[in-house]
Order: sequence, then structure tokens, then C-alpha cells
Amino acid sequence: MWGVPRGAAPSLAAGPRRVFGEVTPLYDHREIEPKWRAEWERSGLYRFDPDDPRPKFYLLTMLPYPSGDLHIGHWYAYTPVDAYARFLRMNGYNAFVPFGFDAFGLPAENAAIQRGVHPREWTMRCIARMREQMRPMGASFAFDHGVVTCEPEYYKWDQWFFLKFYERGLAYRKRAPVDWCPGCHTTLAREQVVGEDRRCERCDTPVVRRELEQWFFRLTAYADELLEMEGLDWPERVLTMQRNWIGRSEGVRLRFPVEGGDEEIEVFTTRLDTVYGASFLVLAPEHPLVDRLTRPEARDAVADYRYTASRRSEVQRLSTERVQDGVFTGSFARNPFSGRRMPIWVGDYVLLGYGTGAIMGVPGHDGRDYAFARRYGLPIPVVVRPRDAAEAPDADAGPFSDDGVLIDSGPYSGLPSEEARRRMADEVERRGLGQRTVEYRVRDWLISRQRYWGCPIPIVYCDGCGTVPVPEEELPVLLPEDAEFLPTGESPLLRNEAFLRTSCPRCGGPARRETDTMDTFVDSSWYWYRYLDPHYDEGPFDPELARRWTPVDQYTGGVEHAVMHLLYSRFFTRVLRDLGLVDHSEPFPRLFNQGIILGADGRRMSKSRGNVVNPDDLVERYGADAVRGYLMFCRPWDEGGPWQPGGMEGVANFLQRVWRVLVEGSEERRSEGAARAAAAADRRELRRATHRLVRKVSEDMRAFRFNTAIAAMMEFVRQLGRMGEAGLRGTPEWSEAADAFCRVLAPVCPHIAEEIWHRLGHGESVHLQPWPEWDPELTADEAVVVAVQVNGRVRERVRVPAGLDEAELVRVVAADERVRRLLSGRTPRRAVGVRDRLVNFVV
RNA sequence: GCGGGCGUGGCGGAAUGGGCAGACGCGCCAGCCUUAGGAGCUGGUGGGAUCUUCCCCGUGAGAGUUCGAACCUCUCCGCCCGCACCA
Repeated sequence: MWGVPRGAAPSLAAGPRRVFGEVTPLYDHREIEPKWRAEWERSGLYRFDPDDPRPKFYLLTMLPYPSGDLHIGHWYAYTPVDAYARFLRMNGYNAFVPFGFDAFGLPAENAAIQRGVHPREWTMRCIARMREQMRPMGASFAFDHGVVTCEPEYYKWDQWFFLKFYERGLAYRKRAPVDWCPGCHTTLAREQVVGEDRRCERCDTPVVRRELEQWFFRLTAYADELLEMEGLDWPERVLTMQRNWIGRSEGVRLRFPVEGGDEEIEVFTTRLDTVYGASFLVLAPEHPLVDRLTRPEARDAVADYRYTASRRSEVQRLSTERVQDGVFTGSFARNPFSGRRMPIWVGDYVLLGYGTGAIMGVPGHDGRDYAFARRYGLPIPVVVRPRDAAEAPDADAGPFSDDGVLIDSGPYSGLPSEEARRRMADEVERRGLGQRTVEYRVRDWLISRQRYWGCPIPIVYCDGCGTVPVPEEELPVLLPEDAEFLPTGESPLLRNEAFLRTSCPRCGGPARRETDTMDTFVDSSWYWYRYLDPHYDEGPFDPELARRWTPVDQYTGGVEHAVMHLLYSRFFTRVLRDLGLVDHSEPFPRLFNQGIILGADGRRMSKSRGNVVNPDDLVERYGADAVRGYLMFCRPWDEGGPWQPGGMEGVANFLQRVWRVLVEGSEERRSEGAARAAAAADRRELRRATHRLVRKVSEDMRAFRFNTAIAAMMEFVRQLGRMGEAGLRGTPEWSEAADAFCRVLAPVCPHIAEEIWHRLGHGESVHLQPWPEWDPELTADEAVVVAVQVNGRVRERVRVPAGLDEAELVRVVAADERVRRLLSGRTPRRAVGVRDRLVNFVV
């Protein structure tokens, strides 16, 4: 029943083997892996039951975009998730591990343009293919709970959320300078523009600036709250990235009166302590006051400058070391602290989108202002000196931008920066010049995309009523199936009359639909709630299930989503909370980032580079269990790196050995006859090894240290093989060892573990067994070898009873014959003992 | 520039409440088995000296703390990642 048919080609890793002159049965993954997968599917082994009374565990992995081809990186991300899920179940948890697809997005639409396939069909084919490629992994995921975000029954609720956001003023439309990707023919959120040369995160094309009317989600309303991350068990760098991205800074808004009128210029500063050193003001070129403040004689120069600046943002700023330039408006303001007359300049190193779009120039204490002042010969007052320097720093030596002690600052002279800021802010507020404020770097989330393959924004425009939300009962606003895909770069929705033309929900008159679709990050900002019951139709998700099953207990995924997806999801969850839909603020209290596997050449895997490692080939050759095992063994899960093709063999050999020791070995014993009487000491040793294995694997699995867990299994099997030779087969200790080993192997290599489990004579699946327990008593050594050091150098090793305390250990070791010889009569000045480790004699 | 992380054999990596550095695996070497082996088994494998033992040097570099440092402190060097005119 399990011999390899003569004609069948055995897999390379499991070549025929001769024992006692005949071909013996061998481990053939091609036979057992499909067999067990079919069996698990048939018996519904991993069917999810939300009402199962065992403690729940929601284990979630970021849903992938269905690119159509699974590569080894996907396996690297998902295999440990499956192993951990199996581990949890064996530990008594009802683990929910759904798997879905982030199915809207540009590649499908581009495929439609290039190959004439409808995006829906393309996407569904990709999903089918990826599911097919996932199958051999034997993953215990709840695929039937996996949402596909391009399904109307899903995106209907994106639209529903949009309406809720709109009602609360959290979704709004405004005209603003936005980032446009010429490659993708759409606007992008600020988070999707990367690098110092500002490229599109998807296609790497440099973005350009455009002034457009777009929909935004008011993320900034939650900026402060999103900064609260205490208690999140997340990788430090992700926390840091989010903190930096939100970029909170405390400061003061301060108004400077303009000479000869009643205009005022408001600036934001975090360094109010330097206000006596402010010698000029700079406005962003787009600042609304520029026109009014520009004197007739400066008009041409300012207009020129603004034009150049506007072009500059469209072309790329190639250098970060660009000079700070600008132009004088001809107007002056007065410094309300020093009384100094300050020229008002326009400069594009000042950004309209941050603070007030205007700054006070403090060249003595800010690098950019310094460069600007130098360039245009503006005065450089020095008003702060370093704490430990008695003299004022020389203005020619460059700006001093640290905190220090104030000088030449009227009544504030002599105060440290921090205290001065406090008192000066009091004065600002007292005199009505401005107030303390907090500024954030994060912007509202631009969600409009000028593309077809996304969730339509449920808004219509009526000549009479203006912007009108689509009523809830009319959702979903369906994407028209009959769209035409042309390489014009324009959304097909713009030319689709049937979609475009509608009637106003308010007055019934003719109206036009919004043609922008939503950023696909909207789809992925709440999907884990929908997973619980993907076909629920009374709301976006079943609130009762959400109450019991969320937040997610453990989230895993790539670090590339550190700001985008994770920030949006945290924002969404807070809005859901404020809508009364969930009772928590953080969707993912625990996050783990797996590393990225690169091509063997050390570069990112891509078809164009030809360095993609295909899991199908590896599975065919070595079997899914070996591939799973190797991926979990090759490095710590949070580390990535180049694919090392050679390493596969090691795990394949390990599984061969497992088979030989546990399956073939038992045959040999039967054919050889009775086992030799096993020594009692060996039997104790075997139990010790078994219980230590269980302890080690339990601890490592819990902490996601899969590589060392597997190393421990490898060591154990080697030892087990030796024990078998020593005649321990057939003993109760052997049975315990084989039994426990099968169970700890099961999460990592589920197929072979199941096969061996059954061959050991068990009827029920190994995956339904409880995780083995270890007895601390049994893991303890009876005797240990401790190192004997003299002056910190190992000179001898001595076997002593385990568990001696420091004093006893030193006494026992010092009494040893070889140690006495080593010390040769010298009396140690000191002896340090470390239990079960070493003794150090200082002479 | 700011922030986060990391430097251990030929390679991936073990070992950080300071305590025998290099677990486990790849590769390499030797032996066994074999008609054969790109299979399997056994053993060896940081560098140097000696070739049996004893010894010396070794965790990016240098210093420090300590009986004892890959681990703690300081300085420096290098690499990776994120942000980058944010006032």
C-alpha cells in the first residue's frame, strides 16, 4: 500500500535505498501530501466555527493583491502563520485565520487596456491561480471567510462608510495642489509618494503637482490620537515611522503687523525663544497675501519668481542641497518683540501646506534662514548662546540651532531657551498676538483616484442641489461592466453615459455621478471585520461577532505598510468606534513584520530580473513539508535576505531521517526480532531529551523563533536515531518520544507528521491532538560538566552533580584531583561559581 | 541632516537578567556503502602553532567596567531601512 510502484519516478530527494538487499518503502511526498490534503478538506478539519467555546484567537495576515503569481516570498509570509495557527489549535484555541484578496487596483486595469481582458475577469483568474498555488502548502486557513474586495457585496460597505464619514464631516471635497502620477494617470495620497525625488510608490514614476478638486478623509482630526501608541506590541521601527509621519510639533502662532495698513502675517514657530533674532519674514509663493503685499516696483520680480517656483515643483527638484532663494516684496512688517523693521520676502523653501505658510526668518539660529540671509545680505542677529559658552557665537561661524541661553532679548535675556519659550508664549497670548498651537505634518488622506477599477465614490452632482450623497438604500453604486478600456489614460467612467447620467436623489432632476473611485487602501482599512461573516447583509459586519472576535490578536505582514495601510486602519478603527460599531481603538494590538526574501542575486525578486523563485518547482522536487520547513528554518522570520538555494537539501534530509528513524526503523526492529535490553540510564536520557524538546519547541513557537525550534527537532531526531540503535525501540520511553515528536513537528510539516502519526497506530488526526506538555523534573540534568577557569581562562572541565549552589560547586570542583593539580598548591584569592556553568579561580 | 536597526566561520545563522563563542543547517574534507553516484551513512571542519597532548589569537576597530564581555559604557568605522526645505 505504501511502497513505490516500480515504474514510478521517485523524487530526487528520496531516491531508492537499499536495505538488506531489497528496495524498502520510502518517504514519498508526492503520495502522502495530496492524500492528506484531500482528507483534511473532506473532513473539514479546519472549518471555522465562531461559536466554538474554546478561547478565541484571531490570527490575521495582510491580505495580498492578487498579482497572479505566487512566489516564494508569499510562502515565506504565510507558512509560519499556518504553523502558528496549528500550534494555537493544539494549545486549545479556536483560531480564526482567514485569507482574502485586495482585489481592486491598477494592474488589472492595465491588463484590460493591454490585453482586452475585463479587469474583473483578469482579477478573478489571478485569484483562482493564487489559490491553486497556495493549495500545496496545506494551509489551514479559512478561505471561505476571505473577502474579495472587488465584489459588490464588499465594496457596498466601503460606500456605506463613505456616507457615514461624509455625514460627520470626515469626508470632504476640496481644491488643492495634489500629487499626480503621470504613469498611473491618477492622484495619490501623500503617503504614496516616496523618496526624495518624490516618485509614485506603485510605478516609480516621478509625480507632478496639480491643482485639482479631490475627495479627502479627515485623518488629521485623529492625528493626536493616532500618536498614542503606548501598549502597542509593534516593532519599534514601525512605531517610529508612524510617529515621524504624523510629525507633531508644539509651538506658537504669532502675528506680525505689516507696515502701512492693517494686514497681519501669521507665522508658526517652535522656537519662539529666538523671536528677538527674527530679522525678516518669508511667505510661501502661493500664500494668499503675496499679491496684496507686493509693492508695484517689485511686482514683476515677484511674478517671475512665483512662475519659476511653480515650474520648479512640476519639474523635479533634483538636489537636496538646493539654495534657498526668494524675492523681496517691497513691504515691511514689525517685530512685536524687538520692534525691528522686517522686510517681507517670498521664498519657496517655505511650504504653503505646513503651519501658516509663512515663517519668521531667524538666520542666527536656523540653517535655512541663515543661508537665505547670507544670500541676500540680510542682518543676522545672535540672540541665543550655548549654555557652556560665555560669549555670543560669531554670526559668521554659521547658525547655532540648539537650545541655549538668551542674549540681547530684552527682559528675557539670561533665560534658558525652554523657560523663555514658556514665558514668551504667555506674553504672546496676553498681548493677543497669537496663541500656542500644535501642528502636524500628516495631511488629510486623499482618496480620489481617477481610475475605473476601484470602488465608486457614492456621490452625484446636481445642477440645482450641488453635491448630493447617494442614499444608503441605493447602495451599492455598481461599477458598470460594459466599460471601454482605451490607452488614453482617462478613466472609462468618464465616457460611460449609462453610469454618468443619473437623477438627483434630492430633487429628481438630471445629475452626474462622481467618476473618481476610492484609493484601494480604503478597501483594506476595515476588511478584518468583514472576514468574520463575509456575506452579512445588515451592515458592514456583524457587530456581535466583532464584539467577540476583535481586535485582532496577532497581525503579521510586510513592513512596507508601516505607514500607509496601518495608519489608515488605525484611523478607520477610531472612526468605527465613534460610529458605535466597535468598542476598541486599536485594530491590531500585536504586529509582527516578516522579512523579505530577495532573489539569489540579492535583489528584489521580479520577473524582469529573472530571479523569481517559484514555489511550485520546489514543492514538486522536495515536497511542501520540506519547503515549509526550510522557509521557517533558514533565518529568523523577521529577517529577510537573499534566497539560498542550497539550504533546501538540509531540511529535505531531515525529513528523510525523521522517516527512517520513526517509520523504517520500526520495520527493521520487527524484521530483526527483539530489541536488546535497554539500559535504564539510556531510557531516562531519552525521556529527558523528549521533555527538553517539548519545552524548547513550545517556547520558540510562542515567540515566533521557528528557526531554533526546527534546529532543536533536528538535534532530537539525530539523538533519537542513536537511541534506536541502542535498542530503545519498543520501550514506553520510545513511544513517548515518537508521539511527542510527531506533535511538535505537526505545525511545521503537517503532512508527514500526519502520515507518521497514523503509522504509529493512531486513528485521529495529529492536528486534533493536544500540544504535548513537559515535566520540568524530567528536563533536569543529573550531572553537568562545568568549565574550570583560572583567571578567566578555561583550563579544565569537571563533571559534577547538577544544581549545586555556588559554595558547594566551588568546594566540589576544588576537591577534584585534576583541579588540584591545575592549581598546583596555589591558594586562590577568590573563587566564583556559577550554578551548572563554571567555576573561576582567581590566583 | 534627523530617527530606527544591524556588524559573529567560506555562507544562512545560534548563544545577550555578562558565565565553556560558533547550536542547527549549507558548503568543504576524510572514511564507509556502492558497478556507479550530483544518493545515503559515520566522523571532522574559526584562525595559528604543534600535528598526541599542552598553547596562543579570535564576535567591525579602539578604549573602559568586571574574577569574567559577542552581550554593559564611551569613541570611531561600516552597512541596511525610514523621513527629509516641516519653520
